[in-house]
Amino acid sequence: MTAANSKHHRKALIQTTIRLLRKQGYAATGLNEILKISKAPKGSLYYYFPGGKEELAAASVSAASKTVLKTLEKLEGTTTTTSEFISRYCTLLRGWMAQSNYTEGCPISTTLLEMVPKSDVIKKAGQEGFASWKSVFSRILARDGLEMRAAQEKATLLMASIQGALLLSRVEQSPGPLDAIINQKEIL
Amino acid sequence: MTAANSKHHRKALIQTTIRLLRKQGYAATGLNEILKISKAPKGSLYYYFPGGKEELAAASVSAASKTVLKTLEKLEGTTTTTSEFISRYCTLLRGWMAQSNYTEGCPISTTLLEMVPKSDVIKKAGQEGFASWKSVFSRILARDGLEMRAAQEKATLLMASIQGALLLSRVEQSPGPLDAIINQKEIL
DNA sequence: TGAATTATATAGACCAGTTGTTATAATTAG
DNA sequence: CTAATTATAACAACTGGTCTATATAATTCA
Repeated sequence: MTAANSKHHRKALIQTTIRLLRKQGYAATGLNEILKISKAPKGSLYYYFPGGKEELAAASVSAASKTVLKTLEKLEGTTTTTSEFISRYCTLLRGWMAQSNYTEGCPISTTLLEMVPKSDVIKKAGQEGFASWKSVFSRILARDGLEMRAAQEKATLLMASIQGALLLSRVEQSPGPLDAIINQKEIL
Repeated sequence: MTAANSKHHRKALIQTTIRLLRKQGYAATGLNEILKISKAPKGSLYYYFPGGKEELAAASVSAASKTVLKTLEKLEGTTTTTSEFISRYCTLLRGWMAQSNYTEGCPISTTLLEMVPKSDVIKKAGQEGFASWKSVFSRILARDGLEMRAAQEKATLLMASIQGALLLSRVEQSPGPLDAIINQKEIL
């Protein structure tokens, strides 16, 4: 076959789904669209994901979460203070947003807002993703001197600010909200 | 007809759409579902909203935004400090979230994430809504002593934090993220 | 080794149900 | 009488999912 290694179509399906979910959410993303872009047949989709669209979406949310986690961990390893960490991360996001005409924000938030009340598997994937990100924020804050409990609450606040900034940035089509975080260091 | 005053169906359509968009977003909300709950005929929908689903959604986003704006303005009139304003607003949101099993967050954010890249009318409605809310935050911060420029940037940060907290709260199914805002007054 | 057997994976036709929209007829109210 | 509004029916396009047939790779056995 043209596909060299096994699970080739599986990988293509997930990558495509990640992209489409980020851009347009769950309900607006059709199976046929995913298949066409992935160049995968419908049989493969239901072979790898017997649970259909829902299972594919859950797997894509997990995969996208892991990518974000890796970015955060890399940043964790190359920064010392929380302030520096936040600044650099927001600057990164700012660049991505501008580059994509403010369409590529958080890869999972749209899907989660839609599907958390409807799908347990997707909800679980999202909760695990968010929790894993929050761990990184907490660690950095703890490294910076905060005690565990305080670090966790501050981590929640920082994550909320960033998620909200990405949302506002998408709607306003401007980097302003991310700049607001970068400029106001008193939130740390 | 049973409908007493004119535009009765129009109002019902908007109220229903507001509810459904908040719970499940744009793409997952079908016209048939809206019509059934509204007890309105299909003819009326296209009579009042010739632009179809998109126009109805835009009108609903506007209407929902105005409701939020009224809540904020009422709160503005009965609080003195920014800290009090934020605390009381987040407590209000916290209660609504818990009451609805963490499904009723921001009434427009899901729809906006989905549709901002696709629909100019919905995007416009959302931008105007967010801007009107931000004005209230800015006014309160200015009243508290901040100069205009600083007040606007802080208003953006506060709005982002609240939006993000509502998102996290929905996904985590817990009031934690809203509590994090209430507890950490150093963001002001 | 080479043939037989079994998993793994690909391929796409097909289905019933639903989508948003349009057209047209009937009804109501001023 | 004439607008305004309601009420249906029908529309093509598309939805996610099921199904069967086939090809390829891996494993087993002589």
